[in-house]
Amino acid sequence: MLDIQFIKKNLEETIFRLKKKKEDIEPLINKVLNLDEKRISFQKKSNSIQEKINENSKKIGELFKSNNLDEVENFKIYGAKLKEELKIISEKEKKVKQELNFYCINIPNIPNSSVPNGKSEKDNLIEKTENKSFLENYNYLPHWELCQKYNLIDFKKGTEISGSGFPLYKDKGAIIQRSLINFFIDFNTKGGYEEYIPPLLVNEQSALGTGNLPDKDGQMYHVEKDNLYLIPTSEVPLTNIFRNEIINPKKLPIKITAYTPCFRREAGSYGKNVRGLNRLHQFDKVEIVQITHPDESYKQLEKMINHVEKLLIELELPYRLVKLCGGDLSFSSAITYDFEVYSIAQKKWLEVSSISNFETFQAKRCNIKFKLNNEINFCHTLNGSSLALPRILAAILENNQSDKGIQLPKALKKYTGFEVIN
RNA sequence: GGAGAGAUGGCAGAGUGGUCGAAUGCGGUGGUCUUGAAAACCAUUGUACCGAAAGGUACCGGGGGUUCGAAUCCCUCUCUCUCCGCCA
Repeated sequence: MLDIQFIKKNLEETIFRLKKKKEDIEPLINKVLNLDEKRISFQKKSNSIQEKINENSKKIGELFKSNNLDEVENFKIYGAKLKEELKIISEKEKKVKQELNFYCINIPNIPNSSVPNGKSEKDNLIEKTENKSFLENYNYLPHWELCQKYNLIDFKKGTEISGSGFPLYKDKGAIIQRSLINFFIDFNTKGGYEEYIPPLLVNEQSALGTGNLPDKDGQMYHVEKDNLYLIPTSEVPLTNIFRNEIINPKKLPIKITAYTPCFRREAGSYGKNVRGLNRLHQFDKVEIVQITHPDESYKQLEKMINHVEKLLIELELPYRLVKLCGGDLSFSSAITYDFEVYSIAQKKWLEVSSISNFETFQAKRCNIKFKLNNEINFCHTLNGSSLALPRILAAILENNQSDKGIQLPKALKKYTGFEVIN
């Protein structure tokens, strides 16, 4: 959520930068400013009426004490009149506030000034590429074939049990999955992130807080009977841990991590993009989240990027770092960097991590603040995948295959107990 | 799922119709004392909105109602606790 004070003070700048993300933003902003003016004028009116009512009631109390019952009646009549007035005004005020809130929660976050212009992922900036060499004439199999060949994942059974996009991991496939989770979590906790196991279903308030609602309504699984949402990422419960808190600045930055399954409806996806592990309705992810002082957030963002990069290096995967352009940025994000790994059989870069600074956007929606010298300000929130499992697994399988089987990265051996799949 | 009890400031806990944004204790912050610390003592200590400021308004789980006036009475929702039932 953007605050209106800020928009008013920096109107041109706000519109200019928001246009990077959403070109037709101006009518929405104007609507909000307009409603806010109305809100203020109604509030002033209702406040002054309320003041009169309070005074009047006090007088009646005094009159009762001095037993001046005749006069009481007059004041009562006056009070009733005021109350009528107040009722009309405060009803209008309430309506305006509701409308204002509706429009406010639909304004996306302002992109950081360094975010490149652009409409889609084609316009993203490739910041860095770490390639690896592969055999020229080797027939690399895609991971879905490898999964079948080595009995790692049964996609068909998963479809029978639930539907497409719900893989059934088994045998070494299941062990590798569990190993990757532990490897990631251990790496994160060694990096100073405290581990959590959060709820997998969240209420509406939580989804609203991180900005998944109203924007991503329809992408989340919604349990209507209980009005709960299956988390699309652990970012939602993790960030909401601090909802409505005024944090002691000594505790900042707060660094936390969690493994959770993630659930996404992925409505409208089809074709080769959803083949195998590329896009799933249920997948595993380890997430890192930070709550920081506003002055620290960009420094911490750098650290998070380095942290995730080290994981990819340990996994010996070819990767690149991409800075998202305005048009590709998510609703809540001010700046986002993606890590992608190369998958040799598909000849594609696959997104495996998305690291974002939300600045105060989520903090305002969640009401996460800190208090320093009697001044209260909003924190910054950040998060990143470290890492999303399925595409990592796909790349590991595809890139390390040979006639002798699949050679796993050394870093995993301690977790799996084996280093070759054959 | 059934029966009952409850929800007050960071925490604990008073307050049952007016002067209550709310006693008291603990905690926090600042100070006095001390070489330093502890103890003791003194002061201070909620949030949001409007306003240049003075100040005003709202908030005692959420929403609604009664009343000139509600933390206090009524309705309703949510949550918590206790007992019973069911259950990994």
